Amino acid sequence: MALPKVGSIGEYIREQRQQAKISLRQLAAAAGVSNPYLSQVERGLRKPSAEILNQIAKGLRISSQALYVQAGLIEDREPPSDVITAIRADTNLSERQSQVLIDIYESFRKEKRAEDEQTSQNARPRHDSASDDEPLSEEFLAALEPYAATSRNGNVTQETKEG
Amino acid sequence: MALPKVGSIGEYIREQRQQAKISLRQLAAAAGVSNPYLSQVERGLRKPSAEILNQIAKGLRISSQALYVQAGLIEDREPPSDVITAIRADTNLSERQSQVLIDIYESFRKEKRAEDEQTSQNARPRHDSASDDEPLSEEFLAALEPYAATSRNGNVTQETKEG
DNA sequence: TCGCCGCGTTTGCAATTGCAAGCACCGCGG
DNA sequence: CCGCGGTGCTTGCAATTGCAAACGCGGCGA
Repeated sequence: MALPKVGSIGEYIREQRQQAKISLRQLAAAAGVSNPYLSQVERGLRKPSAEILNQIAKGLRISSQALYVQAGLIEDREPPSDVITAIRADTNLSERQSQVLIDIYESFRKEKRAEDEQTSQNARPRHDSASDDEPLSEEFLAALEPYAATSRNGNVTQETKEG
Repeated sequence: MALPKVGSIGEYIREQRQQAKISLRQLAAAAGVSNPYLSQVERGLRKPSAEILNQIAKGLRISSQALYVQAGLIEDREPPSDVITAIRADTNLSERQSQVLIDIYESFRKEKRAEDEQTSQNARPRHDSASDDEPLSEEFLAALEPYAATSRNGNVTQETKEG
């Protein structure tokens, strides 16, 4: 409870790295850190400094904030309704669009919470994303794909299940 | 190259501390770090780690992010949209959920933009790529409804505009 | 005049970061 | 067969963090 997130951050990094399909050395080079150190960080043997964390975030092309939060370094009250506030404040969205977006957001939060509770009960060592409880149907996500592929760097490599 | 910021962060901390009218030792105690170390940090002689920075931020009652930005640990490159920022920063969402939500948001913005252009009879030349032209179809939105309508008649409705 | 307390700072020192070098393993081509 | 390049991991070691102890300075009460 006392924020043993130090290990968590490593797992998170490794997760993101593998999801990006790059090797440990590649990420190390991209982040400007040494390979062995990154290895130790990913396994929770070392607690990377803020600079290193920032470099890694850049190398992973993910938000630095996300990484800091994972590391428990930004855990200051993060209002979940921040997203809702931002959506409501966005004049680039119509009323209906805002409502839909908020609904989706809240739906996602419910799903995530359910997943977390389940994982906390059933400690699954590694097997993930195989058939994880898909609260959103496949067709829903499939329908999203063509629209979703707008702002990807090109490293989409989403597991295209051909089965 | 990354050094000048180190001094900057120290000055910033000292500034904030003096503005809060608390002594170095008080802040050190509140932040849970030693007084001499804080002294060195404020004068740029030491480069505090992320943890210490976070502690100091707490002790100062200021945003951790502001401090990280000052330290050059979070690039100022503010994402194009506050909504996207909020989504990315929300740890209550999985990576995939965040990405999906962002994609939907961007699609909505495209849609809205298209509508706006239509209302304005000013025929400005633009690409006629039909595929990209239609951001989200009506059927897509319809498919969204059942998932989105989780808390439709909740208490989310806000009409209290503060001006 | 003392003594005491607060301020910020300086000084060694244990603990840690982060790295260069090297290890073990594996797939592939000579 | 052995080498070559790829993966991640282990091992010392310099550099750094962060702290406890102590210092100089100034104000205040006895």
